[in-house]
Amino acid sequence: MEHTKLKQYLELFSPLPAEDWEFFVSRLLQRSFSKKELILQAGKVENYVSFIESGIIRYFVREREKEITFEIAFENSFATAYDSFLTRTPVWYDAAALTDTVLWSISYEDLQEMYSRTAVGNRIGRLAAEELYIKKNKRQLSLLKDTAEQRYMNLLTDYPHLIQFIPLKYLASYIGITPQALSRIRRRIS
Amino acid sequence: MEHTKLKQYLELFSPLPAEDWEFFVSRLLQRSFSKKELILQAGKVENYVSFIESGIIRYFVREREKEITFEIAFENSFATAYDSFLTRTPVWYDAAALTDTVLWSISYEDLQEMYSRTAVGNRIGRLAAEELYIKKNKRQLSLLKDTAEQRYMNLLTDYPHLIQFIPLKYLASYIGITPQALSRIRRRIS
DNA sequence: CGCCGAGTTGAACTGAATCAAGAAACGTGG
DNA sequence: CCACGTTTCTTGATTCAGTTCAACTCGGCG
Repeated sequence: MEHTKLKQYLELFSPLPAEDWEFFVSRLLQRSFSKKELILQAGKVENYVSFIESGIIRYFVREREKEITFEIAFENSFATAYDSFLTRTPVWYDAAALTDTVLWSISYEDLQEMYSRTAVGNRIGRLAAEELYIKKNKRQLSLLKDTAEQRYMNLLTDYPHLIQFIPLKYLASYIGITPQALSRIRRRIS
Repeated sequence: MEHTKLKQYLELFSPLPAEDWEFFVSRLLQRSFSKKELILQAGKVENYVSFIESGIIRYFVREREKEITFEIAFENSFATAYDSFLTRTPVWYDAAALTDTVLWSISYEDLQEMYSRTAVGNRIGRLAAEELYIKKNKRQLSLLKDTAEQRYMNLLTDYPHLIQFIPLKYLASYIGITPQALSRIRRRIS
């Protein structure tokens, strides 16, 4: 089937009973987005938790004429506006595909049903929460204790090939500096 | 009973079936810490999700001679080293009571049992995750888009009375600056 | 009473922002 | 497939917020 990557990813954490997995798969929705396409718009409510089969997603706020990219999700990981998804309230930021992107998504309603019906549902929810939380935690600490240059180096080592596809200006705002500053950092370290 | 605050807090989100609540309460552990006491040490595994009945907790890393306070949890909210709790791996930071503190804690094992036995268990876990994640998300964005002065103002409006009990040096590292810089900001805005 | 940690203030320095202008890369239509 | 316009990246000059180092004040506590 086409869910190989997702299954492999989940099985890193624990075995999946065939029955639960079948049920889970039956609720999965494949969603494709082309480069630059909006995946979620400010004002809407996030209705999915998604696994990124391929592609890269950027989350950003529009702030006085500027965009701040506060999160970048890469393939082989979960992606969702989790705060909105959980609280069922509108997001105040946008999400867009940085490259052509394919997602496996499960809707809020279906996930609720998964929770009540199967053990694997709870597992998925928990794993998504865990991954997203841990990622945020690390990043927040990095913002507090690392310099911009260190943060850039972290990106280089964490996602060596992937960041090639990401325009410098997005990386810059992701690590909390201006494109000019990142350009200078690049020159300095090469 | 003594769980009034916790019950009220949880009921903000949804009603609690009496039976589930009884079971939940039976697994609750009250833990008290005096000012400055360590609640969790680097190298240990977090074994609890806790509700802060009263008090303030500070999470901090020791980084080349310095302490960076990266999280502050106030009363009437959840507190846990959630990344460690979830992954069962040691923390690389410390947690300490900023004031005398009383917690209602549930252990990892008991929470797992709650998950399998009651609906309210899943709810607790989910709510804790939600609250913690949303808090991190907000804060991360604030670190990216606000100035140090704005971040301090946010603290003032969010926790007007509580931050009085927190020494300036901890607040400073929480908003990502030195105590000297915060001291100057204070003078400027008063 | 004297000490010690916490907060304040000053002066010099530094990393990054801002403003500005030119170069390179990109994609869209002819 | 090239030409043009737009966006992205680079580089320079100036400014500014915050750091660092250092000295001094204040308040509580042994």
